[in-house]
Amino acid sequence: MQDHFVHVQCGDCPIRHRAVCARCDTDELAELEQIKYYRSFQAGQTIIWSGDRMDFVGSVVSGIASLTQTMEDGRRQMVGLLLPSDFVGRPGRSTAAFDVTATTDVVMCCFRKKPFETLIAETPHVAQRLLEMTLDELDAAREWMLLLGRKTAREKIASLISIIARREAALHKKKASGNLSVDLPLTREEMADYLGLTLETVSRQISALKKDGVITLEGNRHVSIPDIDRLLEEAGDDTDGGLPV
Amino acid sequence: MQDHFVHVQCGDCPIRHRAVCARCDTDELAELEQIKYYRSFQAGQTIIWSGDRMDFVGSVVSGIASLTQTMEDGRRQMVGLLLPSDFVGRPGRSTAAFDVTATTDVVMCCFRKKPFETLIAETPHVAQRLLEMTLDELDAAREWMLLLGRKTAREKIASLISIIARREAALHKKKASGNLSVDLPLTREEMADYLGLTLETVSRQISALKKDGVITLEGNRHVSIPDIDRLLEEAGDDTDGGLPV
DNA sequence: AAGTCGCCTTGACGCAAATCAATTTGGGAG
DNA sequence: CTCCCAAATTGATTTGCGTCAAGGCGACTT
Repeated sequence: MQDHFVHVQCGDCPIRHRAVCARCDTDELAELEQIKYYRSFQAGQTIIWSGDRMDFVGSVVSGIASLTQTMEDGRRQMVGLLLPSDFVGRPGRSTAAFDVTATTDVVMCCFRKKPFETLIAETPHVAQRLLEMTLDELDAAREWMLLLGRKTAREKIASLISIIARREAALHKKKASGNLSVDLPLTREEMADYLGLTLETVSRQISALKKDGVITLEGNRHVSIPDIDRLLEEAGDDTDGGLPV
Repeated sequence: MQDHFVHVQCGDCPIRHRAVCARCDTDELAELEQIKYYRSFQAGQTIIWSGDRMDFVGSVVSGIASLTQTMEDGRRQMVGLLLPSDFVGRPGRSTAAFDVTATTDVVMCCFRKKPFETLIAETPHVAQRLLEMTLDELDAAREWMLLLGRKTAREKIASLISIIARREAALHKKKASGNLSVDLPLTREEMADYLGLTLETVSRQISALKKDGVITLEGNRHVSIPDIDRLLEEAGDDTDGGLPV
């Protein structure tokens, strides 16, 4: 029997899911057919508002979504960047704790929450896999905390570029090649929200890294990295652990 | 049969565990007797070094431990504060990603990792409960990210005090009384590492909050809060969600 | 072609927090 | 009690990043 929960290719899903997939011929999962559905969102659209009732969980199929938190006076901090295969939602909690916004056009594969929860309760592997993913996210969040709390603006930018490069590489299963290049999926403002900076500082530091030859730009969204080790050094990373999220 | 995994009082544990407990008369858990043990650590002692092989998981029984990350040049960021009942370790990963240090004297209740992992694989409830705890921690980490990225020094201090007050209240199951007071379990330097500040700034902001009547100090580790709402306002918290960690 | 709009860059200036540098406090040992 | 020393406070100064402001660069529309 086919492994039915981890990295499964669904019939009509463009990517291999890390989450539960309904297309597998397992009895207990068959009924999921009825509780699985797709939703599309346009760039800029809000997928979930913080505080909203959430009756589904799901994973990103394509596009990029972001988790953000906003203070009353408008200060905003991104607290999660959701790439394809990332999981959204919380079994066991009924309201969303953060805003989820589509950064690019997004397709999500959703499962109604209640049946998903019973599935978790009955299928140890699913809960286990979900636990593993959540622990990975927690590790990533903690790396991110070091970035926010202690790194300089320049280090933050270098870190962000290497994080995106690393995740993109992981997604396409290719190892770091000689001269790798990355498309930044975020505006300067979104990068600023990610890094706890202002957009002006982001722009300045990117210019500085360009001037110093750490990166080169084609357009203002595409970055080439001539020397990845140089970039990592600028990022102040000792841990080169290729963590997801 | 007694509920055997969540909030159980162990025979010889001083507190009610949120994690798995070996003292319950359940067949599948009986063997855990042999794989559960206690370890004590003195204040300041390192429990686990980042990168070390970790062959156990466990939960804090008494005392306070902290999870920290350090850059080569010595900049340090706390990324987790472990109070009694908090879980340490990662089923599914063999090396520790962060330093764990005993902030006060600490007693930990440990389980050898391998048998614990098989337990998780075989007992859905355990994985489920662990997932729930990890998701709570992730939510807390994300609140923390907002703090690190966007709050001012004064807001950070006010947030820290209210977080500690909230957690202490949760631990003792008492609701916020009129004039609540908190023992800060951290030195100024540890607070600074928690908040992404320097110890001087921490000291200055505590003095400022005292001068403005938001808090009063008895000694320099004990804080009284005359008006909790005032403090929360200073903290810039809209979400008053009583999250753990 | 000209106009508009979103996004980005660059400059000038100010301020919050870091850094550097003394003291002061207070708890524990003798 | 007095000494000692880590922890905390407070002051003076510097600086990195935020803020405010002006202008540039494509990509669309008309």
